Amino acid sequence: MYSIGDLSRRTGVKVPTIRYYEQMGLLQAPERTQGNQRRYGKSGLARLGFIRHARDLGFSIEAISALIGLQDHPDHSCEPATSLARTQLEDVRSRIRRLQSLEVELTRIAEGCQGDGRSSDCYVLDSLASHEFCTSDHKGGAGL
Amino acid sequence: MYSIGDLSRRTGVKVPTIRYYEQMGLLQAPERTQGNQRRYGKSGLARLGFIRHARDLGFSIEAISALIGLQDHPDHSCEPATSLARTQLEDVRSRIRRLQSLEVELTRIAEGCQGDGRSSDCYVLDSLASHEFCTSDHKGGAGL
DNA sequence: TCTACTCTCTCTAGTCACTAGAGCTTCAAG
DNA sequence: CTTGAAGCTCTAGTGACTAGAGAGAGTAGA
Repeated sequence: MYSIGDLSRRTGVKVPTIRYYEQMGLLQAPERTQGNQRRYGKSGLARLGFIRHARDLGFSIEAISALIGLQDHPDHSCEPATSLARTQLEDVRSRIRRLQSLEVELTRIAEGCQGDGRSSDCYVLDSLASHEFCTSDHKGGAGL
Repeated sequence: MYSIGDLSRRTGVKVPTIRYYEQMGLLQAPERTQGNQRRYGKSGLARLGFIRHARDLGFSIEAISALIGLQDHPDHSCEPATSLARTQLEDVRSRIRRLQSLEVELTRIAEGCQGDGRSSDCYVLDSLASHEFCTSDHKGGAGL
């Protein structure tokens, strides 16, 4: 039996975050001691490991909920799981593309000025004030 | 003179977001009509364009505040602006690296299963349940 | 001038995935 | 039996918005 702190040390997930996952329904409410403290078994540890890994891969809590639902009904097709993974992959790829275009512009901006002038003619500030020098289109909000 | 809606259409920033920027101190409170509606001049439009561009580039509200402070004191060195841009660039580059390692793993996961099995032996779910098959280390939370 | 309609106002609350803190109780080692 | 770490619940805060309610203001056409 593991305490919440044991689980935290073994998975690297912080204690309040574990409680939060329970509240969100990702983690089943475990047994309690007489003094009302949580006690987890192997399956709690495994599930938290699953959640941790999926979060590291950028899956949302909602998506993880869906994946857990699939685990709990192993008689169903796993097509939805694969589909979630593909969606996630597409998302990651589009973030990479957007970030790479930001990288290009930021490099141009950061290297344009050596930081030795006055800010009245600073290249960084000028570049931010106008979009016209941008070589690529990086618009669309930086929800990266 | 522009209404808040005019500003919104010209910059692509939503109306409530403009009010939010004002509340956060990024945008000076503009004149008002007798009926208490905001009316902006050219400088308000320009500043909002600056904010928009910087946000697109991933600068935080706090960083933008600092940049605006520099614009308003053009007699100071622009070194801090360059330094902010470099920090931002470093951040973008590290996000790209992390996302690329996620991409590798997600590709492996998404292609491992054709989605035609039962979820009891789904490769996606197995992969998420364990970290042992990962070729790279993508730990550290997906604050991407 | 009246009407109709869109725009704008303030205010509160919700989003996501946590994180921090207060104030209390329980557990385990010595 | 004492002490100190670890646990409990609850509330509120983070960042950068977004949504909605309910009211007032501005404007184009009749």
